[in-house]
Amino acid sequence: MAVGRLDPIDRKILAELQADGRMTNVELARRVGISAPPCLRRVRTLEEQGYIRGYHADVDIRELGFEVQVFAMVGLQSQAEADLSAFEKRCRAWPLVRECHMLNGEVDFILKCVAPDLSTFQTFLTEQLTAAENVASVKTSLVIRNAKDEPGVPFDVLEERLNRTA
Amino acid sequence: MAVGRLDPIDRKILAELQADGRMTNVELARRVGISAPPCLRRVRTLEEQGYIRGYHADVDIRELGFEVQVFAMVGLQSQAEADLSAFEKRCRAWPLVRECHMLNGEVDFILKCVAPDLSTFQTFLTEQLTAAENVASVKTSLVIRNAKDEPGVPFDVLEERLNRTA
DNA sequence: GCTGAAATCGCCTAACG
DNA sequence: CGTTAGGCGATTTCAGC
Repeated sequence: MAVGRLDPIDRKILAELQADGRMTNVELARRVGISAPPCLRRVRTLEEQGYIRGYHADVDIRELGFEVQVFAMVGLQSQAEADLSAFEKRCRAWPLVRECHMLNGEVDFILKCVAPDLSTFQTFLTEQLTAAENVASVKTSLVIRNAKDEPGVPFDVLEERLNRTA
Repeated sequence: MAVGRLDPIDRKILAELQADGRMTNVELARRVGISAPPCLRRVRTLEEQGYIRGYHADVDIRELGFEVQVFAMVGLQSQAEADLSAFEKRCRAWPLVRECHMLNGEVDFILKCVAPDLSTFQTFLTEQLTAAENVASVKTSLVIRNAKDEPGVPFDVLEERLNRTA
């Protein structure tokens, strides 16, 4: 697997930047135990090779007025690849849809949506999502509260696994 | 709503840092149209007031060897608050569970899980999740592919909304 | 209150060993 | 990978609106 190309210092860099993406390079270098220049070179390489896709501020969506979060399970009439792709393309264009994952099993897609209020979401649901071409069924569930919301991967699981293999 | 306390420059700062959390303060100041010192003060205030909860590198979880993503729908036997909280606490302790959201409707929680491979996930599912106290039912769906995975909020929707209200 | 200008300090990031 | 070193950014101080 691709993680095999990374040495322990690379993995530590990824773990540190996942936890604090705005850390200075000097502080990052100190934490991973090397000097700043090679640390910066490693970060650039990790970015270029796609291990790091970007850096994002984690904003409080409720504080910003998006009170409503909804998971929508979507079933399509046709599962031909062209039709699946067409639906995915629509999802990418809808700003209220933040995530769109294709699933196995009875439902074809799960969507995570946000909206300022219920009526905004209902309008989107009835006029856009349910009305979209090829959409057969939509079941929605409101999020009552978020108990956990961690981005990325559990690096401790990764290290544990690598130790066992080695 | 709390977003009302923010002026257009604050909202621009949030939008820019959501898009690129590692941007230098000088570049950020240039983009929002003010000089660096007040820009930095605004960022610090946004952090202190909780509008910004942190900064995270967006790592490629498949490249890091987590080939399996699963959504798990969990139903509990008891929905008393103490029992809901106990389950949430368990989820926070499981590293393979990255998100845990309480829902309305027939299912009580939706969990987003990651794992290096199917057998690791199956072991977690049978020995940990399904076996946990108060868990009545678990339905899982494998993620085939990710069509969209954007963090945070759509700031264009927010601005549009504020323009209508104003 | 806010901003912006100047100055200091520290970091970034080449080039080289 | 480390060290050196020059330039740039971060951050404080202070003055002005």
